[in-house]
Amino acid sequence: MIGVNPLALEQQVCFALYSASRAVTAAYRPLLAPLGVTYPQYLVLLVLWEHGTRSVRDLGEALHLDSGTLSPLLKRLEASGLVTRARAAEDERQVRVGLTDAGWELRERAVEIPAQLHDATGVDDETLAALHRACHALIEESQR
Amino acid sequence: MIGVNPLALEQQVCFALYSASRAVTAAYRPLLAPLGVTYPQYLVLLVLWEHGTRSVRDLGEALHLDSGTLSPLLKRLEASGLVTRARAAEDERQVRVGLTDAGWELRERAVEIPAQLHDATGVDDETLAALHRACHALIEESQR
DNA sequence: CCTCTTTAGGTTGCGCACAATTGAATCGCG
DNA sequence: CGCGATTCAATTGTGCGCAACCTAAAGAGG
Repeated sequence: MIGVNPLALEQQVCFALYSASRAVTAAYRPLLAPLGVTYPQYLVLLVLWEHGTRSVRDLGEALHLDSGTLSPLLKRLEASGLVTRARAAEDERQVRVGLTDAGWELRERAVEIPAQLHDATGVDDETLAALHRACHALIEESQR
Repeated sequence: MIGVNPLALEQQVCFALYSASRAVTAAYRPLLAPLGVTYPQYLVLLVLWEHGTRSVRDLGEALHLDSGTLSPLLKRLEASGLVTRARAAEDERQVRVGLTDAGWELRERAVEIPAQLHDATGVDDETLAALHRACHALIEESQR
């Protein structure tokens, strides 16, 4: 096709991805607000609920985040009374992040969230599966 | 399936979307750094290159961003010498954002970026098209 | 044992996102 | 025309992301 603008906003996949990601985070916001956590904080809790106590490094690998992001975020989660932070005795470089009782209890309330969001977005499963696959393909490629 | 964890991180589409979006922004960073702009600033330039002078409101609608994000961003673009900002004479509530000569000239260098990124990510066109469609479906739904 | 290197986490600084508020300009309706 | 409602942009405050830098602890090699 002659005359196609390679810089046209709406045909940029990057922009669709950026907008969709923000839209989904925005959809989570009202569901997470009653729990008193933000979306990135919720992601940290997902890791801890699934795997138990983890080092800051482990969290960073799971979420693709560095200590510059995680350190202050974890301090806020600690201030909220949801997690504990303590230097590991075996290796004092590491900080072990674990859930408090309140952190574990919050899981009960969070269990409903994925289904609520699924209903709220109203996108069919086939499209979501395609989205999931495509995102993973991009993430895989970016890690090389 | 019995025993599936609804909160398992890796099966959350939201997390895949969040990670992929950050990965793509990271892929843009080294390409945009020589132009002296960030990824959100690049998006603003895409709108201006495509449609010419626009109000802050127009930019916000195109990019799904509000003035709290755009005002300081546009000031930085102005400080970089890429755009001008001026109150509209017809309606002094509006601020018209336009490109400077340097802003227009930057487009010449930006034209190559989409192709460079496409090559760098190495994801096939079919997957990208599916991603684009799925993201738009999500964005559509979120606007209701 | 002693240095050199690596690893882990924290801090600082900057630039988004976004909610909430403000102030000015314009509009709409009586 | 007058005036309350609406629109537009800016500002403030909070919380990410991320680069750059720093410190302390652990490992590796002689």
